[in-house]
Amino acid sequence: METGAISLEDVPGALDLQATLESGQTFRWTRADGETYRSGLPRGGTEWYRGIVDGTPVAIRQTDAAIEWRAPEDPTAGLVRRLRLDPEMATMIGSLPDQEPIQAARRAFEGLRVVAEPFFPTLISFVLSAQMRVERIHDLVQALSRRYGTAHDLDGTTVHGFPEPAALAAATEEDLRDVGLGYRAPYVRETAAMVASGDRTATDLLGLDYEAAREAATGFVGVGEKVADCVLLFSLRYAEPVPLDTWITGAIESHFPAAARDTYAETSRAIRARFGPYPGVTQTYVFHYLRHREALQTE
DNA sequence: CTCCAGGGAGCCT
DNA sequence: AGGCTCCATGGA
Repeated sequence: METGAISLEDVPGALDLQATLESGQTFRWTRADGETYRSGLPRGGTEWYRGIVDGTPVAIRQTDAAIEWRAPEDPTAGLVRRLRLDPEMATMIGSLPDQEPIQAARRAFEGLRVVAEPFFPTLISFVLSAQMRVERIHDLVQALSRRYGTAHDLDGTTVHGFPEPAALAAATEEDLRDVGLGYRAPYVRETAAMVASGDRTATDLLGLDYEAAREAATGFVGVGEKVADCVLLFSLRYAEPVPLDTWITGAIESHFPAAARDTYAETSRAIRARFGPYPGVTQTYVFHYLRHREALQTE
């Protein structure tokens, strides 16, 4: 086991590791205290998070001056990619529109970065997300990983990787329902089979213009426009997607009523025109802020 | 008890 | 294309 640190002096822009890992972009990091998503926002928390980076188990935490890590080998390169510790992300955060509640979100969570997670785990995670609370998506992703993923040891603790496509494709619908997926079980199985067989994969999306990529992504079972936006934003590094979920739809009604339209595609265009040069980053800040604004006010 | 959650598929017009 | 209805499950 090696230990090390990434100095925050080497990270362009601010970093809020907790906000980044607990804002519903990725469901594959688990806080060592077991309270991921569940204890409100103990701001500035420095708990360890366990996850898998490039196939190896990693524990990370943020301190005043660094991201500390424990892993079998140096995970720095993978972390920089996954957590977007690059200067471009700093630029994007610096370009948030000067309007409310966007600036309130920036003030509260500056350092929240939009992640770049691997494609398949993100795809399945957001297929699961339909009509489910953020906390429960995390629980189900962990349950799937424990049952179908590879087990790794990290300091005596078992960390499970997300299942390979073939592993989920081989599961029966009944097995997946037993895990708790409900009506999403066949969606997960069929989409995993498409990826496992190569019938439809990330390479079919990369290189396409944003709207064409979103349309193509809906070819997966259980993936509509909203889930497609999440996958393009949190995995494939598209800057445009503004996933129109219940929270953002509510924000449009109360803060950007002029952007409301009858269809997803038209509302998407209208809100993107108001969310600055990197609409997906704006959306991620607003989503996280709206979900925690009450807790912030009671501090 | 009812209501709702980071929606989507299937079917209807 | 746009509008229903149904879909599991757990927490408030």
